[in-house]
Amino acid sequence: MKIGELAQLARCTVETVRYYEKAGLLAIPERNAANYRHYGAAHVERLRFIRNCRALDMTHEEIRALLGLMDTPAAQCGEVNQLLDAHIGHVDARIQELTELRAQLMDVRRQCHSEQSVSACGILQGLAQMDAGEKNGRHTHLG
Amino acid sequence: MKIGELAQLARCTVETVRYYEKAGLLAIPERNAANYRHYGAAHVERLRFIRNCRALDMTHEEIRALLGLMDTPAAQCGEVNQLLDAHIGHVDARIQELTELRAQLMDVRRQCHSEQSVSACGILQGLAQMDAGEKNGRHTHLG
DNA sequence: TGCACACCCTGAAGCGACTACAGGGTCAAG
DNA sequence: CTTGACCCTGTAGTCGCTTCAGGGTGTGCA
Repeated sequence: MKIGELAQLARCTVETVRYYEKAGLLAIPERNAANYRHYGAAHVERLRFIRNCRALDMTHEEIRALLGLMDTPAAQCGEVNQLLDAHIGHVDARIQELTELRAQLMDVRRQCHSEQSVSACGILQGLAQMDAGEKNGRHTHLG
Repeated sequence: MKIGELAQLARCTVETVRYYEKAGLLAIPERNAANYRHYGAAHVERLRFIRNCRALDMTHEEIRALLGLMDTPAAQCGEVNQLLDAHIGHVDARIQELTELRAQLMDVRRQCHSEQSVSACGILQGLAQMDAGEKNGRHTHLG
């Protein structure tokens, strides 16, 4: 099949497919006489795998590692488990971070009691004066 | 004060300070004879405001809007409230998204019961076969 | 047969929010 | 004078796409 059909089957764009090929996530396919890419079932499966991992907010590095393990079927699956557990940890950390962030936002939001002038509004003052605390770098790649 | 001191007071890097100046978030400061930037208390307060907003995952656009309102103190604070509420909505949406994503990850994780070969491991099969569902675009700028 | 449209191709640039690099200048202390 | 810390500008890179520019291919219809 051609790239448009592959992209449709995996619910992404042809640009993304070409990008993954360039990024080394997807194998370089055969070409026809017109230089059009030609894909088979293996590509569909691999692309779906990649898209699913992306939907789960895994980085290309994480996906690359999983693909590597997938290509050594006789290996033990301990590493697969580790990778997944690590990623779940990242997600947990980001949820925690956002939850705390939300609490701070609600604090600030509560400083405005009624429609008034900006100069009297507690929100901007709150944003100017709050202590965001030490943000010791990101604990997860997730935004 | 010089840029290093300002950056320290606002807990960011000098590169970030220069970046904000170039991005128009921070006013262009005076310079001394050596072309070093010279900052005062107003810059400290503004940079702290910006950093706090960033800590709350607001975009530069959102921050720009708030700064605009801050610079019109006689205006009504309704817009400030709207901006904050909208942003809280973004955070909520992202928390929701990550929570769902986490549930999917746990589903997949549960498909591995014991150390075995990769080919028998349910995780990779789960990742290949799962239905991530339609991801109809991002509902929030937060990652 | 020619045209229009859908799809294909490559390479480069852009997005947002920084961050790092390259190469050079200034200042203060020893 | 030397050294190290800090300052400067401009450029490029990070991540994961997405868009743009410019050109080729295939098919259906008038």
